Amino acid sequence: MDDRKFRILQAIIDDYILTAEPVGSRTISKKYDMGLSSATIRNEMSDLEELGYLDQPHVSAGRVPSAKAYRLYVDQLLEQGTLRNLDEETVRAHFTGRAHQMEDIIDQAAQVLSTMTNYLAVVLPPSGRPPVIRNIQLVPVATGSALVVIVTDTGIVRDTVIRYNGQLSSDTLYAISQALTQELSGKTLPEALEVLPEVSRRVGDNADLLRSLSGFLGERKEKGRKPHVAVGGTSRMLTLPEYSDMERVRNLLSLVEARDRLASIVRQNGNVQFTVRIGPESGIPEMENCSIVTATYSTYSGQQGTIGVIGPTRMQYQKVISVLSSMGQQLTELFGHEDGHAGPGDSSDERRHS
Amino acid sequence: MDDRKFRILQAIIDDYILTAEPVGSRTISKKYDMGLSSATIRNEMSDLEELGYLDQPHVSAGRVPSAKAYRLYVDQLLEQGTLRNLDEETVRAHFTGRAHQMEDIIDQAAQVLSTMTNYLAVVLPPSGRPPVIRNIQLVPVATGSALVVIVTDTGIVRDTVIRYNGQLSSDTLYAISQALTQELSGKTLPEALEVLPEVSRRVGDNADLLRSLSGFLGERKEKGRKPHVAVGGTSRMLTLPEYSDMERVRNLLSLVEARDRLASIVRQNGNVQFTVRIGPESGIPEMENCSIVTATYSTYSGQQGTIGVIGPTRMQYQKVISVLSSMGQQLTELFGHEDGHAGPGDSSDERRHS
DNA sequence: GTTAGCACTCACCTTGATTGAGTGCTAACA
DNA sequence: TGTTAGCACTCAATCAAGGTGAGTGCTAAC
Repeated sequence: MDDRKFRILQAIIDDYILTAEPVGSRTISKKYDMGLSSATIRNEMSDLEELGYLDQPHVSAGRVPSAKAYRLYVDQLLEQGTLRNLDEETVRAHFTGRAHQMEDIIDQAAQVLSTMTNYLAVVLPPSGRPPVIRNIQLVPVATGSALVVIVTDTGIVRDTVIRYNGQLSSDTLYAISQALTQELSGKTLPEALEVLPEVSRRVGDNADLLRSLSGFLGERKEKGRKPHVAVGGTSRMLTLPEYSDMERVRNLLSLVEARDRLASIVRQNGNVQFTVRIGPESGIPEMENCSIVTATYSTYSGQQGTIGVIGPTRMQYQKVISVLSSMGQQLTELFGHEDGHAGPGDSSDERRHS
Repeated sequence: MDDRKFRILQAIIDDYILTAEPVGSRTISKKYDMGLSSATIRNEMSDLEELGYLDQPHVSAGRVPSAKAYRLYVDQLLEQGTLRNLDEETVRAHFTGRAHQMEDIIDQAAQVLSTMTNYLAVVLPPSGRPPVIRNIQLVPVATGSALVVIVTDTGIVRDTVIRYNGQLSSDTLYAISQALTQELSGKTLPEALEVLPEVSRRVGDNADLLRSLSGFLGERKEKGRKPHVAVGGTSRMLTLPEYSDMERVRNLLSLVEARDRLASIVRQNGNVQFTVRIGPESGIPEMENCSIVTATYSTYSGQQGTIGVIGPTRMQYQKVISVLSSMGQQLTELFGHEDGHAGPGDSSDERRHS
């Protein structure tokens, strides 16, 4: 594959990304002046098709880039690596990150990603190693019930109201809290659950309360709260010509509705900084003519989150990669501080993600 | 309008709800045996059209019920009132309400509503009078930062990490918490904000911490966290023939994406138990050929939430009304206890809704 | 190796005829 | 007077036929 072929292929991909229509030889010869006649282009295109880079919907239509072609194209894009920070300022302008709740922040991130790329954006909250307990506090809510607040090292707070028989004063609850904190801090939630019976004996006669607590921890362990998955730009996708087909729209929509499935598709497993999965590369049947581009961000506590964009295979890879890169960087910055926020005097919390 | 006309109209509506196709006179005469020939039906239909109950897409098509017709139909349904509890058991079977978080519960409710009706379901969290503070607790998170937990009478918990200079022991924080609780309990958030400077003076030398707290309360007051709106069944809507038109799908989708707008559309203002808005009755341009049926549920603290179903004007009103009614009842039951949950030994909390 | 020219293919559009569901009207009937 | 059979009429939807044009592959000349 010589340089000229590559340039022609690139022109075809560019044009197809723009128009979503099969590209003819004459278009290339005229719009992208290569100093070659359409006949020559035609010969080259024929070769490219033989090499597997182009497909032909039917004999009298133009050519369409194959997944293999996009792969080449993207690899070449990533190699030169100049695009990384192209959209940094625009992202910074749109994404303020000024919100109290983790959920609001990732919602906003998804919003910005989708408006900037015009594709479907998905943002997963940070996750990673199991959080370690730092502090447990029981706050009286009403007679016979208390709020359990567990502060972990990742800044995550888990809380639930538990009920118990009898009446305990605020001070008693505080005393129990202190005892529990002393006994359980440094442990993960499953570990805490294990030693709880023993601790219970030592702490004393509030067996009932501790049973409730144990029940809560147990439930949490097995099915932690499902993490909030932020999605943006679903309606934007419908303006694309590839989604004039109802079947595909339905597919997309049900994927978006099944958040956990969506999350599992988007989530990155390795710890590479980027992933670009083109069409069938993802191995997901419904995603055959979609591409999935993901990047990661990380928090001060070493947890990792994923941001991703899903679009048609003919997506604007440069733009998407550049925007994702900038957004990843900014989220990492934002979560790089202990309280999870940039800006002095800012109050914050990060919670509700397991 | 005599009885026979009404029966014919009813048959037309029933058939149209089923098929979504204009109904002809022969269909009525054959399928719904009225003991009348198609010619007679035709005369009656002509009258019904003149009365404004039927529309004709074009001269050689059947008739389609108008909004006025549905209104009559629904009013008649509601009048007989027998349908209320038809689906109670089915709802109970699908909707367990076994979840810790308010958000999970309303998500599940939306899910059940949409699967049972096959339309778009929306569930709004309870809202109402401003919550009153019951307990404030500061939980140490790390050096120089603490988690503020505010328990209110509605069971709502608001929390955020605040930062302060210096170092405060767990016991000191507890002492401050107790003082704050004593001073501020019984007050609403804005009231608390007002008296905080004075309290601050009395409590002593932790001016910095209290300034942070004040800042937090102030921010909360002006822009409370936007409530979580649960939506289910978006993709289900696409199977309806009325959504083979892309324009409508796009409309629907962007509405679903704009949760706050969706909430304002669904939310009931009066305190009637039911609302059925048919087509243009809603006054919302995009909803011209949709109907919106809503019901309410309430919590032990007197707050009120809304559940709603959005479907085409030709929706299955009986089914929808019956399901909504049962669900409203069950949510009211579920939130009828102080801890917001049915079932003994269940732990729970309700939070994250302003 | 490149290009002009030409025959060929095939999706897409237009046109026109056909079909069939449905109506409105009229005249006959109970 | 209300009901019905019959008939002419309308009009969306379907289908086949023909035309159009974008695009290709091949060949021969440069």
